Amino acid sequence: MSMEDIEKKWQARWREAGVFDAPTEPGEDKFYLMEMFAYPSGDVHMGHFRNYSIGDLVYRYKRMQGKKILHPFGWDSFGLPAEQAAIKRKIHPGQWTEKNIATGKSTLQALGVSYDWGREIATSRPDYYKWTQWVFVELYKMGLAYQKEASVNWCPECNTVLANEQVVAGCCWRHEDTPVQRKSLKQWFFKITDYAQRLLDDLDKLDQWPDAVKNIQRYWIGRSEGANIRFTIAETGDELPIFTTRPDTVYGVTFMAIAPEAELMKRLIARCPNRAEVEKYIANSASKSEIERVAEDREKDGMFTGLHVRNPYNGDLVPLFVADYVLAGYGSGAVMAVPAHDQRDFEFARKYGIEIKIVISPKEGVLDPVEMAEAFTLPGIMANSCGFDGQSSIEAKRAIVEFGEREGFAETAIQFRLRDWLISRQRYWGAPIPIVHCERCGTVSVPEEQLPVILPHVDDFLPKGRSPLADVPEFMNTVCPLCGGPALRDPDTMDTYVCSSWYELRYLDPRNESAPFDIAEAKKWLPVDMYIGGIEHATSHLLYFRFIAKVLFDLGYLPVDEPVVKLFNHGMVCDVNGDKMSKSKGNVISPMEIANKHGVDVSRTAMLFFAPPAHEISWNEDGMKGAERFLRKIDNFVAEGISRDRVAGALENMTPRDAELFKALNRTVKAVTGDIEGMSYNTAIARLMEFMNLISVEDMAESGIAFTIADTLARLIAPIAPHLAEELNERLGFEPFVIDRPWPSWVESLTVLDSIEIGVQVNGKLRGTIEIPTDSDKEGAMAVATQVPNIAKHLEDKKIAQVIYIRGRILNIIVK
RNA sequence: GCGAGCGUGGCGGAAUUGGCAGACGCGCUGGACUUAGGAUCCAGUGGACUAAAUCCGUGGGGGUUCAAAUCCCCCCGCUCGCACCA
Repeated sequence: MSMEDIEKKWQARWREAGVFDAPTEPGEDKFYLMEMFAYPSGDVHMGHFRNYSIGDLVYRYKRMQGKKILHPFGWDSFGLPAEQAAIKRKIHPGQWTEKNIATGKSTLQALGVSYDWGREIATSRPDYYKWTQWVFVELYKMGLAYQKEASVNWCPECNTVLANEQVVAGCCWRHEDTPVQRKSLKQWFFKITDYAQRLLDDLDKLDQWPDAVKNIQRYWIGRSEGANIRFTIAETGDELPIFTTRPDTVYGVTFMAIAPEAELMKRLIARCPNRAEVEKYIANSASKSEIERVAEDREKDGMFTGLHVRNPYNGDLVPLFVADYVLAGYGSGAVMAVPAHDQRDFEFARKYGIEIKIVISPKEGVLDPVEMAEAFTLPGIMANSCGFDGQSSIEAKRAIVEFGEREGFAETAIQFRLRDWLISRQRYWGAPIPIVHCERCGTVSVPEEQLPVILPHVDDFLPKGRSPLADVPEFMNTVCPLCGGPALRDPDTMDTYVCSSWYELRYLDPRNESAPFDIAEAKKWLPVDMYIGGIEHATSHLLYFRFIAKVLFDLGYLPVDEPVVKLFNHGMVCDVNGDKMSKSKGNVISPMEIANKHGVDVSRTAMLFFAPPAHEISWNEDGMKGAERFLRKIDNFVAEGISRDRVAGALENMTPRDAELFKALNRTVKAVTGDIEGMSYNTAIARLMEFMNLISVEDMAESGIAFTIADTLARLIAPIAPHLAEELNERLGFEPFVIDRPWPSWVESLTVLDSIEIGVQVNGKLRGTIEIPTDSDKEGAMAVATQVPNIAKHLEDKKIAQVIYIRGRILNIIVK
């Protein structure tokens, strides 16, 4: 039977038997396995294939270990490309999406991936987004969803706002050459900052997450400890609060700086003596793109407001500048500037001739404000700081804040880099925000019984800078759920990351019409035991995913507040030259093409063998030959009609060759099991190849344990080459499925070799090898070693000073 | 610039965590079987010489150790993440 026929045969049988349907009562052996779901943008690509091959391997291995597994799949099917396709091809986004889902699904089925298709979901279908809207309403009711006017990222190409995570190097994540603009707009946010501390602290609980991801998240959350200090604007009496991590430098403040877009700036502008110039400066910086403002080589600039600020610590009066190196969205949007001890302030002061006042002296040497070439940012000894002089600056930090606390103008404070999550988008193909704006009642969330707010059919998707839904009167005009009066719907749709922030929960109970999921199902299956996907979602998806789980946990819907126990990031699949596959480069290889040519099992085995799963791989067609030969050899060796009585019994009753083979088989089972547990699939396959190199066709024809060998091999390759494994299993007379048979076990004592070859060194240089009993002692090893001519030669006329013998590893003879 | 990681044959990669560097595979060389081989099988394959012996060899330099790809220090190169977070 051809590989292709074998694949078709077993895929059909799996489907008919519903083998991958999750059990309803998984009990203690439950295992929730998830791969990141896919955006249906055409067909499955190599990256998906790798991701799902790894997941499928885990599934089959765990199943043979007796786990009761939930392994679902779905589609992250809202999003921009559907609209772009609609514009380009004049096909409705919904149609385009569903067509791609159908294609993708049939590909995954042809690849034999072990999904429970009965639980398939698609985020763009009303039975799913109804509950995405429910999630929104739950957050809204908790005060975690709110609207505010804010300076936001705007992509002129997408014609929509972007979340911070969707801005890459100052450009749009979907248009890498389009600089993001700043716009002040009223938008919906999720208050993820309320959870910043927990999201940070709980990273410590995630001991099975890659450190890389945890580090990226820690940095992204960006906790800083410092102080809030209230300065006052001399001319107006307004308070000017600032956050600083360096309260120890507060006596060195020689100017203050405020961001052009800062809330406070809007109020101050009317009071500025230099109003015209300040307004011009603000308008000018608003016109700059994010990328211009952030450019590394850009000189800092600013404009004196004409206002002055009083330092509450020493009464100093310093000028207030508006400067766009100050971030509006962090802290209060204003900073105290200490040129002597902050490099940014230093550069600014030098440019505008502002005083540089030294308040911390280095332990060695003296700073000269005129001569110094850069700010001194290290700890040191306090100076020019009233009563704090002479203290170490590290101690003074606390003392200065305490002093400010007593006087009532300062307190310790924590700041996070993390900003609230901007979730509204001015696009069509997304879940409508379930909010009604009523003139009388204000902002009202749509009651659960009125969900979903159905996305209406629209024909014109050309971006106009506002949501296409705004132009659909039938959609916009509604009645207020509270007062029944006329009201307008919110025209925006949600960021697709909202859809993917809770999808692991819908899989639990995907056809539930009265709730997003049954809490009983959540208790059965959560948390997700293993989640496999690329590392590119480290800050976005994976942070939102954790956040929403925590919110729903707080609301009592979930038994756990962290959704995923083990996270695994697989490496990318590149082309032969190591370049990223992309449509524009024209170097995309389709997994279906590969599978049609070589077979699914061969393609998978090759993919898994190329490199450890976490590594990036370069797809090299030549490398597939090894996998092909390997599987063919197994296919040939596990022949039809091997008698069932040719099984391994006691070692003493075997021929020497069989004993040798049986021990090798035991070692192989042990090694393969260990490698799979450690997700070292490439070496697991190498161990199997090694075993195949050891046995011969004659062995299989003559051996008294041929059946044991064949049976063990069939089971060992089940996670790697599942179709062939089923076929061999059937050939050996087992039924119905190899994955329902137990994973092979081994006898530990049989994995230990009787004798072992170790290297012998003289003065640390290898001079020969000896074969000795594995449990040989030092004297025994020496006795053998000294008989080896070349070793003896090096010992001649020398005095043995020391003998180092590590059992099973090395013998090192030190001579003088 | 800051943070994290990596650097091993012609190539992909192994190395029980300090103990024979190069498992396994690709490629290459030679041979067998063949009308034929881009099929299969066997053997070889880090370098310096053809063999034994010897020496060199895990980005470069130094160190610790009986012993270093592995640990420490310095340098070089690459990849990823972050980009004025006060």
